[in-house]
Amino acid sequence: METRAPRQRVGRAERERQILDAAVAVFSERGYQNASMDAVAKQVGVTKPVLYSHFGSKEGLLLACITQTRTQLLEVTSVAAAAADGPEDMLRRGTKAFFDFLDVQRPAWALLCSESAISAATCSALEEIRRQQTDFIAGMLAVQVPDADPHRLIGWANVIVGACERLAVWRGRDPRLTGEQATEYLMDLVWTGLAPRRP
Amino acid sequence: METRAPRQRVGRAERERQILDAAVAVFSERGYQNASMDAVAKQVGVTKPVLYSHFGSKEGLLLACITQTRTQLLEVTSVAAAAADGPEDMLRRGTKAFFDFLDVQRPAWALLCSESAISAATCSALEEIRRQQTDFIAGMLAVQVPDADPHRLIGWANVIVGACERLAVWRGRDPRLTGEQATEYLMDLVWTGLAPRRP
DNA sequence: AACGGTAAGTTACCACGGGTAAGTTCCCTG
DNA sequence: CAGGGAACTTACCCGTGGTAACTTACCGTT
Repeated sequence: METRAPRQRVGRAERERQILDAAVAVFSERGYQNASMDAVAKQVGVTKPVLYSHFGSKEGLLLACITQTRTQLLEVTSVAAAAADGPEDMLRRGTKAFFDFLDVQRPAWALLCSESAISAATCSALEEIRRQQTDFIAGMLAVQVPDADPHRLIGWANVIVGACERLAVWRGRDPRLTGEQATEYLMDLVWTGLAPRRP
Repeated sequence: METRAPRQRVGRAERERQILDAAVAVFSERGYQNASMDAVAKQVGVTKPVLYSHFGSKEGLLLACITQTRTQLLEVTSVAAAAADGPEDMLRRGTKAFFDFLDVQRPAWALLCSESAISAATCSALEEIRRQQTDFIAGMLAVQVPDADPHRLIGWANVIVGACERLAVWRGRDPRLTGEQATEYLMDLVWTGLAPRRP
């Protein structure tokens, strides 16, 4: 009754990272729906129940991928904005950082934008990313237009987040469009539109 | 060997409409993933293979729902824009019509925005909707800013489409936000931002 | 150094739902 | 009154998410 020994025993935290990496790769390549848990497990060099002991369900694994990406996105954009030397530069650098992030984390982004609106829970997780960025941007705008209605600031922030998302998708289809150019198109409308409001 | 007779025999076109209606209802209520084909079939009063003979697959049925909604959306927005008495009014009426459409076709919209990015094919179908609206808007902008770079016009149109989408989702969470107000927030940035470009 | 206890993994299985093959009933036409 | 085809049904297959029960390696304790 010889059972093949486990290939490699490994600490919990490290396994979790391995699984997350494999999941992003497999999900983004084949698409979440077409990717089986067995495929992810195989990529790690492990069997299915291991995944379930760590993430509970296929959707749980997807959620973990999304959450990780969300954290990275906020990190990257806020660092970039912090390095700015003025309000216009802040908006510009933040936007640019967003587009750069997509280049670096392309599979993770593909997963987010194309394949993960699978259930109420995952939709909420995606919305959480947008809400996070919206709040962040609204905060920036509040500094520039201090006497504006807060509700209106959120509205503008939503405009910007939506615009960025769409420009990003467009850029995915047409790689000739650089991040700089996309940023410029956004600034054309948004920054110019904001001009009469600034004190 | 008595087999229960078919409940009701009906022409192909009519069945197709019945199935589409049922699919929008069932998919949007339970969510596409959780909705079984049997559930849709039951709603129509029919068995599963009937659905497959009409739409080929579950995804095919979803695609048909999306396509139908897309057609309706272009119809509604272009009719509204055609009734305008000037460029600003055109942008405003088109935007407003979009938000009104969401109110009328709420289940269809819920299906689009929350539950259908399921595969490459359905994602393409959703993108097709956005491309359609983007082209439409770029055409409008071209009239207003005749000497602008066409590529830039598409960029601006993407900004607008993305902004509308996000504002719509925000409005879904906060029903106090009226369609008029959402439109106004968009106009704040976009129309004002366009001002220095107009001849 | 032997020894339990626990964390890490495995095998083997279930159930549900998408999809299909084959058979049945009804209607319409010649 | 055939008989042919369109509309439907029954009964089934099978892939995949998810789980229960068992095994094995590691580690601190006496």
